[in-house]
Amino acid sequence: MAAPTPGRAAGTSEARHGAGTKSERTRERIVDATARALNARGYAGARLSDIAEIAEVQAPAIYYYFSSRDELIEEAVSVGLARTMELMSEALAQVPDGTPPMNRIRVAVAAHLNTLLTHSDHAAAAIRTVPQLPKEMRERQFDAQRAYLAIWRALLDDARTSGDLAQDIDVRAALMVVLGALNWTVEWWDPERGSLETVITTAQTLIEHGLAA
Amino acid sequence: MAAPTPGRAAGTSEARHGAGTKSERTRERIVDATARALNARGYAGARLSDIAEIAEVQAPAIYYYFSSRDELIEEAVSVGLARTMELMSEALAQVPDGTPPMNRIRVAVAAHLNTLLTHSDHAAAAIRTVPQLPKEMRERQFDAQRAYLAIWRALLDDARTSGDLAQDIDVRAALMVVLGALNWTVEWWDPERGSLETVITTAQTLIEHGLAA
Amino acid sequence: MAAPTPGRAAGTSEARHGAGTKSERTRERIVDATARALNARGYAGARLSDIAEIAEVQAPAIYYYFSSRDELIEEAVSVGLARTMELMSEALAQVPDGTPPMNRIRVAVAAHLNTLLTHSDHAAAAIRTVPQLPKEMRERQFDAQRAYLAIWRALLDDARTSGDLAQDIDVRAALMVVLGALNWTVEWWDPERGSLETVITTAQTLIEHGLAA
Amino acid sequence: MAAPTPGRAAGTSEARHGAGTKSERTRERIVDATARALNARGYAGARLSDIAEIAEVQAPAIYYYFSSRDELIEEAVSVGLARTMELMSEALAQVPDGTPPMNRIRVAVAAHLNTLLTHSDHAAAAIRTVPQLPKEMRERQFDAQRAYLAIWRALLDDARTSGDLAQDIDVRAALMVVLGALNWTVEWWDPERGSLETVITTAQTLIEHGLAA
DNA sequence: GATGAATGAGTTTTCATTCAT
DNA sequence: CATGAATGAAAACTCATTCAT
Repeated sequence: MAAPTPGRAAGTSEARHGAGTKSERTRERIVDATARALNARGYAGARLSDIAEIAEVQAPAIYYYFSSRDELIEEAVSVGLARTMELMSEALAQVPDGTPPMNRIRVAVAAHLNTLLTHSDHAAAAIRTVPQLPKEMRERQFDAQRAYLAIWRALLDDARTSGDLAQDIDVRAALMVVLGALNWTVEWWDPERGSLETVITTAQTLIEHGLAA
Repeated sequence: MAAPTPGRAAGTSEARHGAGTKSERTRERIVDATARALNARGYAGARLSDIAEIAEVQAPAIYYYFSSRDELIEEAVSVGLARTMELMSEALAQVPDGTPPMNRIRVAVAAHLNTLLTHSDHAAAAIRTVPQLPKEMRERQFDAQRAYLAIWRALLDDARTSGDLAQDIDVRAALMVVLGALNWTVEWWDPERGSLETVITTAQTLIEHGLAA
Repeated sequence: MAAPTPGRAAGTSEARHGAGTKSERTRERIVDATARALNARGYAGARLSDIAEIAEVQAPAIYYYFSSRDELIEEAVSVGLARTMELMSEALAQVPDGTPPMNRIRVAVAAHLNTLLTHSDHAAAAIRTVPQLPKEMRERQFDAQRAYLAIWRALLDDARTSGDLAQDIDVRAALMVVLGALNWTVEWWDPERGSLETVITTAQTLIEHGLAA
Repeated sequence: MAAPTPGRAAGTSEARHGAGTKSERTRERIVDATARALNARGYAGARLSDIAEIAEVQAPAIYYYFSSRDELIEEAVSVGLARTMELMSEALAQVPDGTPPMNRIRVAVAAHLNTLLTHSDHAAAAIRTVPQLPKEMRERQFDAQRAYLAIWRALLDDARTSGDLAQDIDVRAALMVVLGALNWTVEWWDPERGSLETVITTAQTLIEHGLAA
């Protein structure tokens, strides 16, 4: 009765590379397809038949792994949030101790944009879809979102403490403005019209100068 | 069969104030309701029955004014883009000649945020919905979008010409980053948790410093 | 949102004869068709497409009147119970005061069989379907059932009081045995193989002699 | 492809006591589970997944023993009819020669109720499900039913011949009324609200007096 | 013997749309 | 102008059944 595949490691690197049993790989294809469909059409527009087609299964096969469309979508979103968090943590973990706050923010900007624009549909799906989700579902993702925001918040708070942040800036508002600048890139960035490098550098420059004292 | 009121002045101030015949007012209620529904549920999720309920009409009544759901949605989006453009033009027209480019950009930031966050659901609906629209429809809104982008582009180009813009910044990318920061406010700004003033000031500061040489 | 047709007189004689607006008549056709389908295939087997076909509408039309299959089925069952009750009450009301209990029981037997076998599919549907209904639905019909049983119970109690009922009989068990004898007729009686008269007379004789002191 | 265990002794005492290989016992669990499911939900409502769950196997395992759902259901029904017949025969066989017809009828009443209410879900399933079966399947069970009816018919005919049966009673109708009274007990008898003894005695009294001259 | 995985054929349900009034 | 009534197309979901292992 319950969904199978107990030990699937959602969001781990291994899972991402198609390891595991055939069943795990099918399940993963379905979740990936869901992220793609959410990106293309949003919460209400992502049809099971679209998802099935992308995942190369028949639509009812989805019900072998998930008990409803909403459960599937929630999983895709939740994996996306987890992956975003994970990649950000990895990126920040590699920054040497003692790195000044503004430099760490530059790293975070690059990590966020990398995740969003190249590493996975999941991250983009999660970020863009969350606002459209039914209330109950959205609330269930709240903690994950808050945890991610907390990382950013800590970065800005450090900058403020060290005096690198302009005094007259409201940290909360600034944070949302910065994340907006980054998140919106999904809507317009086209790899064929400009390099990812350019986007990242531009964003880093704008944000660093924008925040600086 | 065809829509009856060809000469309605979409987006003009008069229409906005509920003037005109009963028919015109009903039509307007429907378009407003559509914008609300698009904001709440996105393109695919905005049902005619939702729209009808918000507009306080029966769903088939919509067909008296529009020949299909898509036509209605396109109108709502198009009104939103027009209104955004209109308010921006008005705001910039009031800026005295000779105002330095960066100050004009501050005015534009305030105008954009005002439109988006308080003046109408239409602007928000337009901006958030466009990326979800079916390709053909989206393309039909292209010119309006481009015209709006051109205004912003001119502001940045002026700043570059006058040397107020940092040399190492890619204007196109910077513009999209800036607009992203502004547009994303719709997703998070809650009038009860922070004043519009704070949002506007924060955005202005960040953007001005971010862009400045 | 709610089901329409506020004033439909469920189960009244007028409604049965197709009076009322077109809408009322369609609604009634659907309920009638549901009773027929329930008789033919039981709760789980009665498909909306069957019902629609019998009612001569398209299946989605059903949703104009009922918000789900279960709601429709519950209405059909509930109408059936109401009609059974109604016809029984009418029959007993016509019995002159002072009629001995056993004679009143004969009248009840005839009324029950008439309702079940000729007057309406609803009564048969209700009686046969109730045991198959999902628990919640069944419980909601409990009161109606109990009220009907109470009528019978009163008849038997009168017989006991007047000394017409055999002393060694358990009233509750006897009642159920009697009703079983009557209800089961639906499963076997074929108008072409024996007259309704015969069934009624046989049942009356058996029951009267069976119960008598 | 075909069912594997041709020579299983359906309905024999040995089979009932779980003798035989593991395979035979699994098969039996499945048939028992089917009877239970048929009782609970009727022909259309008894899902293979329900049956599998009750039998504690996975649904596809059923196909090792039966080639289709219908074949399984038919077997369960047919076992039920056979068991009913068997128990009735045994009961009547034990009645001494020369026992008066009415007494033999009392024995039959007790045997029928015993089978139905305590000895097996199969008998109840068979009796209640037969009317819901698809026509072809029902017809295939016809002979078994007729054979059982014939036993009862003979009992009543004997009573008529010996003059113990009321003259004005139609034997066919009376038989069906009697069986209805008995069969319907399944729908209402609750071991916690009244003893089986009471049901049997009440039924015997009613039926004997009801039929008697 | 039995199961995990999957599918095809249907089922209920939703929704934009039509149309007579 | 507007609505009550209805429908066609497509959506989510269910379920018996298959099949490789």
